[in-house]
Amino acid sequence: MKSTLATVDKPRKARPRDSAATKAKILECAVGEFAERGYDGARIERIVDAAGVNVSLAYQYFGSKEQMFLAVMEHIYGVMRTNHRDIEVRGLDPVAAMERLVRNTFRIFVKHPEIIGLLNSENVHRGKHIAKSPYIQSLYNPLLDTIGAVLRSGVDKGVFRTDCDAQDLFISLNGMGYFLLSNQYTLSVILGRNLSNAKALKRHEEHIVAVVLGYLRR
Amino acid sequence: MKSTLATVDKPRKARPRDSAATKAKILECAVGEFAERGYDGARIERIVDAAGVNVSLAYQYFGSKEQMFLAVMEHIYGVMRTNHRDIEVRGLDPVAAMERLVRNTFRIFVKHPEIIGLLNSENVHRGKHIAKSPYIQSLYNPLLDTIGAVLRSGVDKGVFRTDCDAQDLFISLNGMGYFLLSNQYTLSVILGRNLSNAKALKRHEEHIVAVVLGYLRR
Amino acid sequence: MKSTLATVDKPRKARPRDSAATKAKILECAVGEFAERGYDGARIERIVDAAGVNVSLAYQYFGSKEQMFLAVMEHIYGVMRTNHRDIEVRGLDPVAAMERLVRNTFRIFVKHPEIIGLLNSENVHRGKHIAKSPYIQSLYNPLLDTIGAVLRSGVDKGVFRTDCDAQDLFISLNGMGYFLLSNQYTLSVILGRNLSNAKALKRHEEHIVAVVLGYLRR
Amino acid sequence: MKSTLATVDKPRKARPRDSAATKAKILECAVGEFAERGYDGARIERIVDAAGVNVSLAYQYFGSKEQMFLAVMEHIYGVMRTNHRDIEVRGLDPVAAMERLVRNTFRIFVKHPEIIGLLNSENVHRGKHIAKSPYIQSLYNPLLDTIGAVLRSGVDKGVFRTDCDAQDLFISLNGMGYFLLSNQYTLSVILGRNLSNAKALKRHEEHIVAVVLGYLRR
DNA sequence: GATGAATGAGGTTTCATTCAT
DNA sequence: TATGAATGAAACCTCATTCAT
Repeated sequence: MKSTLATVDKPRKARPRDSAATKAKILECAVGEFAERGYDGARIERIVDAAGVNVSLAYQYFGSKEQMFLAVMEHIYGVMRTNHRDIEVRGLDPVAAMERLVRNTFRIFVKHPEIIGLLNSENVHRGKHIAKSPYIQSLYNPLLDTIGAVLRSGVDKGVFRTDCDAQDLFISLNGMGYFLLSNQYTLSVILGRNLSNAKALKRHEEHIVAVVLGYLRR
Repeated sequence: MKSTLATVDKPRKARPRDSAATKAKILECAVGEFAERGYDGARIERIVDAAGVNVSLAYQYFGSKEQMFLAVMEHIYGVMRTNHRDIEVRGLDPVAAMERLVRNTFRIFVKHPEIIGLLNSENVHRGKHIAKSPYIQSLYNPLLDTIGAVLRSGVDKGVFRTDCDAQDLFISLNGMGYFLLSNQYTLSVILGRNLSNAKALKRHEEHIVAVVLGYLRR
Repeated sequence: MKSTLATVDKPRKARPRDSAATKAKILECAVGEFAERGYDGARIERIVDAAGVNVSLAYQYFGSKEQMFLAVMEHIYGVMRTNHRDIEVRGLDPVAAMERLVRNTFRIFVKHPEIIGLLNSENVHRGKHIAKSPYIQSLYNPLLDTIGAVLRSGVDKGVFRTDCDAQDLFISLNGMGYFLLSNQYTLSVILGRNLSNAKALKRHEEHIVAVVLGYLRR
Repeated sequence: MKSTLATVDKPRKARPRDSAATKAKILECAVGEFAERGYDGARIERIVDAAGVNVSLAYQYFGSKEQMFLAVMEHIYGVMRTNHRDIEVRGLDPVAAMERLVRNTFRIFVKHPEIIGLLNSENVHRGKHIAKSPYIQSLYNPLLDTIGAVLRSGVDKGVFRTDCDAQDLFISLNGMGYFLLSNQYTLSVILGRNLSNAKALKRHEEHIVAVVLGYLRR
């Protein structure tokens, strides 16, 4: 596992005393651990080992496992928000805009698989952790706006059906993509094939696009 | 302290010594606990307390927490299978058949919310528990057949588009319903409204139906 | 410390599965540890090691360190109460009664040195633990009654001064005895002599008797 | 993140770099913390936070928690010594002298409640800390001299009993006062009334005076 | 079939202390 | 003189599991 190229003894404690960087490193490892194992399955020790720091330091920075998880959730909500905001559909006709929107929404899950694990875990806990985060509570999801704008534009131009609500579509859209990734292990058993390879992901993306555009067309 | 006079075994509790019933009771409580808290969050003690039996008895019957969870998963897969098999669409035209299929698929999740929690937990664990169950591995999901049959029938009658794959639709269909329920807590925060009341569920069911039928129509 | 007479290997786990006895044994060891080191200095591990049981068992029985301490306090308050109730002065003339009362009060501290350590610790914590014990709150101290009765009797017979309050005397009486024992280590340094040997204790007992009787005489 | 423009050291805090004052401030806060919580309950972090300095600085000055506690004990012994020396009874007749002595002894505890907490804690630890202080070991308590002098004077003038030893009286005298204050929390529960208000303290002072003078009178 | 007693491994957290600047 | 970053040992507590009846 360790680099096999090292020819000299690099001192292990090379990490500079940069608290911001150290904290970021811990957070990064925490994201991975919590996403992979869920809140209850996550182990502080694994996080700090991965980050190459002492347990106590993590507690100094985050206070408790729960607060660390909260920091992780806030981080990932920030990531989602940023990614959702960066979905750029200006200048595209409604159909092309919706297609891009659908693809990008799905790709965010593919690119940030941590999101799946973290949201999963948080929902198992009935949202009790994010309920403690005013920050998360206050976040407004830019994707909702984008969906709404594209829908209106399509309706205005007479290419989309008129009875589609943005929030409903938001749920369906995300649901179709999320489900494949979040349930890939149980789905694999049912469908008898691997769903996490690039080909399967590509196929599903095309499918979601077809469903959404097929549904919206007049 | 102990009575030295007892010459006959007075039954202390009303529960009859019916091993099958006792085991079923434990399983039932285990389903609830594992579904509510996930594998790691579940506590054997809570299960046996709820079942009104001794810890050791649970171990006698199930061997270990992991095996108990497996029993729970096998049980819930059975429930799903039965419910999926009971979706009756014979005698309906393709559109009506698909509508019923979509509604029933969603309603199974609503009626058996344990399914959500259990699948969620199992996917957090990357399917490692069900991987140990030949029984689950061997189950063929009747819903896939139903979807395939309805799709073919609709294509044959010229009312459905011809490029829709049954497995893809299976995923989308389930995904749209599952997501609302599995992620209701995080969604509530994003959308700013409660999603678990009857009205919201009804609304979502209509939406899914519209999406699927809108997508499939020629 | 261990019996030096044992010639055969007695199995260590000879303790019978008698939960009451085990719990009592743990409590006994807890009394010693908390008395010797105070609440903060006490270590659960030392207690269970001394009791020859597993840590978990102690937690099963007592729930937490704090609740264990509470059990210890309730126990020692019971001991005090019993001992105070057993001070028998009926049939004695007031002076003899007061003398016995004074001696016995002091001797309880000598006989149960745990009392000192435990009360000390609890007072360092500003009584926060016993504040949680309705049992302790409800205890009425029989010594107060005895002091009151003897005082009244002495006043009635014209041998005691009339301006002495029972509660005040209760405090002084206990204070003179308690202080020697509770502060023996700091006192030893100041006075340059050991205060915990039998001779010093005897001397102090005589002194307290002299003070009280000297004060009360008309 | 760090300013790269800073060319001069702007003093961030108003605290002057006065090592003696800083050390004194830390000591003062340590006195409070150790007195309030005892050695084991005291937290270095609370001390330095209260003093407004960095942990490391405290370690630079005091070396360790134990040495800091020792410094605190030496400080408080100094306070006691000074206060005891300042009890001025010259020019008073024996009874008046003894009364003043009794009152002042008690008032020192009232005025410096830290003494109680610190002595308490040290006695819980069986004097192990002060045993390491040659300074404390070497202190001679001036109160003992004063008591002895007043006693002799009273005996000489025929107003005091002749069988009272100065050390014994020292213990009783201190004990009656100390006990009320050190055990106020457990006493409050037993007696069912608050003992730390001014009225209760005044009452107890009068009582102690009465006891001592009543005992000593011929 | 059923129970209560007991355990061991491991989890989170705390805290005195040292390192590096 | 003073600070912030980092550590290690040990504390409390939990929980799946086994023992003995």
